Amino acid sequence: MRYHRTDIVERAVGILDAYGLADLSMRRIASELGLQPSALYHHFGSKQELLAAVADELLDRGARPDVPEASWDERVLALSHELRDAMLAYRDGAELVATAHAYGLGVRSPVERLATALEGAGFDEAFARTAAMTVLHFVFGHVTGEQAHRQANSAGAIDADPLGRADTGSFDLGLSLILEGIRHRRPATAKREP
Amino acid sequence: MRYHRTDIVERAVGILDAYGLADLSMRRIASELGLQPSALYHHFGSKQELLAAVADELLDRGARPDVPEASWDERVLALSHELRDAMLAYRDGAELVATAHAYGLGVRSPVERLATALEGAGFDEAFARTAAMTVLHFVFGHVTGEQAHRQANSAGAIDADPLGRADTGSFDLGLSLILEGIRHRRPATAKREP
DNA sequence: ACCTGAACACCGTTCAAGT
DNA sequence: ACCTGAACACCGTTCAAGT
Repeated sequence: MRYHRTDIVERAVGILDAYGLADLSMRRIASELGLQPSALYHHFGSKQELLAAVADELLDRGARPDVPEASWDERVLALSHELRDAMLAYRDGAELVATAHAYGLGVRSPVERLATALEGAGFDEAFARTAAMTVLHFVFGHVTGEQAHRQANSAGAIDADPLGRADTGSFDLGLSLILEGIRHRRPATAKREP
Repeated sequence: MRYHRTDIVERAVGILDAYGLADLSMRRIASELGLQPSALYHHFGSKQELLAAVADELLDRGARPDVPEASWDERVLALSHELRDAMLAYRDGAELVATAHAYGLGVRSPVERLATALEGAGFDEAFARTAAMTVLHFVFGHVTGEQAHRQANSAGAIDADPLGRADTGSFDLGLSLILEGIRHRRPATAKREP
């Protein structure tokens, strides 16, 4: 059988969700496709490159349309939740996406969409990028912890997060702190009409 | 020769700084100590446990005294910079510490110290923890990116971060956004005297 | 208490060769 | 263009046995 990149990515997503990131090996993907491991290197230069494609696929699957008519803070909130939901939808999704992003491969669109929303509100480009990265670091860090915690619980622990360390409430609260900080610097053009 | 945990951690720190996290294997540590890999399992239950001890060691080495007489925001700022400097002081330090923290092993003190500083300002415990985690997610995410970028540059790339994506300036700027958001919710007891 | 020796069950990646 | 077969140079972890 002959495969394309998309077939391989699809199979990888299946393994990820069923067995987790630790079991997502080149050899495993190859064997599930009935290929030799070396065959994958015809489609991807390295495992990192393949994982980046998988990360992008997860984000694409969870993508929701932009709402350009909404206010900048509503858009940033919506983008953050879209990202969170997309990562939570697959086992180890947050860790995979965060790692791919840290290695500078794939996952370009979230930063750009966040920065665009902020620039649309009149923030200058440099500030918009820093603010977008600040939001993104929070989202990745929070959701990674949240997912680790969920999986630890569903794997038989008693603890149901009694401290509320990493649920939706603390996600929205942490995010609101950053949004408030950004709001505090909003330029004249972004102020609501009086 | 007979070794203790501290000897093993010390050797691991040396390998980390000289060869990076990817080469910090149990077999490498053992061979540099003249031991069989299995000997390490007498001192640590798993590689994760050993890495957590290494992460704690890096943070201990970069520790600076608390300044209880300073204002809460000065203390949070100082703790964030202490953490950043401690991680930047060793190759792949940020990735190691962030990973250990994500796996819930070791690295307990930064969260607690941040939360304590906020509670001292009159914030309630739940808010203090969420705010501390928000700061921590930012610090881990930013410094991980910063260090990846630095190492990519020192490894022969031309790019000297022309976009200022992850330097001290954007660290302070991102952090100030979060601090402003926290400030916005400060309780009565934390307000400056009029 | 601390370590050896040997094994188990894996990895990512390269490369000549095949169709 | 896409893949096989075989190899290279590794992994983390377990466990009986030694001192």
